[in-house]
Amino acid sequence: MAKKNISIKEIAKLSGVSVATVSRVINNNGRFSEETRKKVNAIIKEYGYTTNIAAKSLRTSQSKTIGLLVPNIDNNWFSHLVLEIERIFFEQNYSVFICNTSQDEKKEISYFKSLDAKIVDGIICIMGSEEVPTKYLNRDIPVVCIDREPKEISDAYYVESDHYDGGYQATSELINQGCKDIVFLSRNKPTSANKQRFNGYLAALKENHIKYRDELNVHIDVNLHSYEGAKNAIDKVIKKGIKFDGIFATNDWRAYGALAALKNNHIQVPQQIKIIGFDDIFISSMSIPSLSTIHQDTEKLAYTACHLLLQLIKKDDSSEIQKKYVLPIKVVRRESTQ
Amino acid sequence: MAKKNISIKEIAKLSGVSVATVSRVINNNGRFSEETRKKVNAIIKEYGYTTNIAAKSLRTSQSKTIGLLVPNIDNNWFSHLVLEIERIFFEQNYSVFICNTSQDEKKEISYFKSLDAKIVDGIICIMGSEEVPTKYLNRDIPVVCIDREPKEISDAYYVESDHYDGGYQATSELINQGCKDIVFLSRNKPTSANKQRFNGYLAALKENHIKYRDELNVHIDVNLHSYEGAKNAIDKVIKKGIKFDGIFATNDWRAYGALAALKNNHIQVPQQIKIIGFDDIFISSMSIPSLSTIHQDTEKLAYTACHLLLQLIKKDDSSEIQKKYVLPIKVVRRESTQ
DNA sequence: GTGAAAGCGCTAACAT
DNA sequence: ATGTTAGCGCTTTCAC
Repeated sequence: MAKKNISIKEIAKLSGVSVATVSRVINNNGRFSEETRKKVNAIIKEYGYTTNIAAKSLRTSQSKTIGLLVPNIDNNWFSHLVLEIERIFFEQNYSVFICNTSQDEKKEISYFKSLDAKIVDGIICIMGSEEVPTKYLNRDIPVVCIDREPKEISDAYYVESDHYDGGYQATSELINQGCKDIVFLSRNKPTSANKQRFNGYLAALKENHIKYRDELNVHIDVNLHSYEGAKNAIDKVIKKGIKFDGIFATNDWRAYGALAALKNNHIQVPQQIKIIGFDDIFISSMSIPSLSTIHQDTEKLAYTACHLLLQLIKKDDSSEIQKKYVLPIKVVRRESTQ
Repeated sequence: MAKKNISIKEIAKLSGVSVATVSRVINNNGRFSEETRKKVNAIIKEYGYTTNIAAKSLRTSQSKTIGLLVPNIDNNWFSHLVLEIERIFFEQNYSVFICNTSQDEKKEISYFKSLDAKIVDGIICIMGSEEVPTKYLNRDIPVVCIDREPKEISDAYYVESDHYDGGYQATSELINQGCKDIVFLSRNKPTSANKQRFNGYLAALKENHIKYRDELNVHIDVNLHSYEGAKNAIDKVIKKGIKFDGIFATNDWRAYGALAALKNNHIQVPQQIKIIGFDDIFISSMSIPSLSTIHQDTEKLAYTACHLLLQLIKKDDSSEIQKKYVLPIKVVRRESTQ
């Protein structure tokens, strides 16, 4: 029963060549005859040999593995991104350590150390704390951030959607549809992305000579799920009697939470109040009413981040490498703002 | 700039002891003085030493890493399970390779090989093909399946919810609320879990002397998202003029898709048609109407699987180990079946 | 085109 | 309580 993985040494013995030659054949490094290749490959196949990656990593200081830090995989937007990233690296023969940080800085640091110890070739991190804990890295490996601008620009590269423009476009859409009193609905601990969306919101108001009102800046308890938190928050606003005719929610789940609160209070969308979300999750096109939103190009975000990291890993400076990539967003107009 | 990870050897030199002693201190293996401990730890801290896991794995044939195969992380039920599993192993100082198989048998095999080569200490797999490809494993490591009964019982241990009872209870709930013509809504490529749910459905019908009708067994195209597929499928059933008064959907998203189709056709839930889902995803308690469903105890599922695997890894046979664990489900009655 | 041998960083058996 | 040393499986330099 006890299986034993066969080693290069044994392959060498069985095929009557040296370990060096076997290694060359496996890695296709040249300097072996066609005959040897056939012989060695036959034995490898026969015994189902697979190379011991621990040994290889130890020797080469490379693991063909990358680390991926994500705040919460139990969130459709993140999981979709993770899926894409995993797919891209799988194609390139890389494995991915997916690390769920739960927005916990301690866990983030712990993972950075652990990934470093595991000899990952690079790290991608999505959101989380502003400070990228690169100081816990003992090796010189590249780090690419998605959707978070690192405090120390020297620490990492990053790619993000144009959140400022997203906020601006979303607000403009509501204004163009006749809204004047627009709620900005976000969580109480703003991420850098949310700050930029807020700035976009302000810019759109200003451009249309609408005065900003603090009571319309509605915060959601960060400990609740977006949907539930938004539902509670908007319900409270209604009960307070604050007048508004539009809602810009900083993600689609928050928009749905708001929708639920309005429904419960017998307020009609979009007739009385218009809503726009952010992210364009799958359900947004199919719900009743369908939800207007800002579409982030997840695939492109993932693609850009992955290939940037791969370039950095391979120290490929043939093409120019930027420190920062900002990807365009687009407005998706649906029933909720018509 | 080029960082260099410090090794045990250098720690030894710096603290004036041998590498063996340093290793003992690090792993707390005894046979060193308090004085040495302090000295060594001081140096370790000063230089931010972390142990090279590749080397350690090579030496010990253990990696403190486990592999997790999941069909599709972009699905709330799976991502929730993954989150739990990751959390539990993190607490135990294990890392988790999360591998997204996309229901692709080739990818599954590829991951099995790769995990084996990476010296993972064990594997958890969720659903996927019936055949667990243990033959691609060159080392003797434990495999625990969640929600999938492996064909070869010898291949792996498994834990699952009581899907038969789930199907039975869901159908019974609809019957008790007065339904007679109950649609069974599932995807066209049934998983072993869905087969069992279907058997439960049949049993409940039989017990209540309701004849099974094939036209009420509605299949969803597996390539579509549950929500969209269900919406299309139920819309088609309505257009065909098939009479029904209840729907048992094999997951909550399918229930919501059905709900949307009914809404579009101006059919009221639960007044005209009652619906029950499966999984109890977060939105089900908050939607309008809230959704009756079968609750699977995800936390317990994760806990059971993880601790089973950990037991197997540690070859801990102090407590009895079963090959199979079946966890109870429970009915959650909400508005959609009232 | 092939082989011998060193060494990556670590643990553990054995010696003291 | 501490040190010496072999060796895990692999790559790579150097010699032929």
